[in-house]
Amino acid sequence: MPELPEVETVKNELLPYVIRRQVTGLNLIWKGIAHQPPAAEFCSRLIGQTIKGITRRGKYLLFSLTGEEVLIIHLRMTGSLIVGHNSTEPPQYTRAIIHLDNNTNIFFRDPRKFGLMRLVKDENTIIGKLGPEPLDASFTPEILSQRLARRTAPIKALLCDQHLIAGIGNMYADETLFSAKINPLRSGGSLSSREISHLHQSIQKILRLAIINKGASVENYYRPDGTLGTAHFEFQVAHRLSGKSCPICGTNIERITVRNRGTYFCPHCQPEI
DNA sequence: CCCGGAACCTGAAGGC
DNA sequence: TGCCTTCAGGTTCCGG
Repeated sequence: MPELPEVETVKNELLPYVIRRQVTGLNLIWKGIAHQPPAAEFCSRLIGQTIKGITRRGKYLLFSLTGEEVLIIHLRMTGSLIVGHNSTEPPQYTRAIIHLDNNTNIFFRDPRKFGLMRLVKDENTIIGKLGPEPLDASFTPEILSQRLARRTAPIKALLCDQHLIAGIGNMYADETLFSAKINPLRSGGSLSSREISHLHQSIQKILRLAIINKGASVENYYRPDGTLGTAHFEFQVAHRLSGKSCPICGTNIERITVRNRGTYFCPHCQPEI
């Protein structure tokens, strides 16, 4: 699942192929992937524009274009952007192909059709309400503390809330809470300042390590060159089946459901209350 | 505003 | 062998 470290990796590794390249064609194999505007208008507005750069905000990729428009791509759960040559056979489940003027194709592969593209004038209509970037210097323990204050929802759900903090999803929320030794069902407002400080440190440590490892390939995530990331080899609890043992204490990892999402934790290292 | 649950979607995996 | 059910989760919507 592409979360912040995976999207960051895609941004970094895709950039050299697309920067200052002109879009010469767009093949919408599955029209629904063009979410806004509709397919025909999407093509006419994108083709001919030159890509000035790529930035990331939360899990969103923002391609700045000449013509003062922004192409926003969200990979959701199973999306990948894979680079190929004009003559390359599209990977299975390719939903769109962006043709560039250097004989390069960008294949938007997405088995489950959750991913989407938008073309907008003002990116803030899409990303304006996102929470802080967890790796920015401005994201401090005090900011995290303010945002968790008086919240009664489970901390696991709050970490996955993009309006509270941007970029964390199911697997990194589990890894972060294990690292901070906090039970996923604790309410946000119940955390002590010491626990919040530890959580803040864990968020940055886990995300930075995953970026160094080029993201986690637990399901359908590929890097732009088609290879896999290695961050999942560092996982302590995420995506472990119930019954596997905690790497710290040996207790069996438990699986519970929080907000309809599979949640893995160690009941000994992350006790209730 | 806050919280929790369902819907969207389709391939993989497990049960019988 | 094959059909059926369940599971996976980022985001959005809806009801309380």
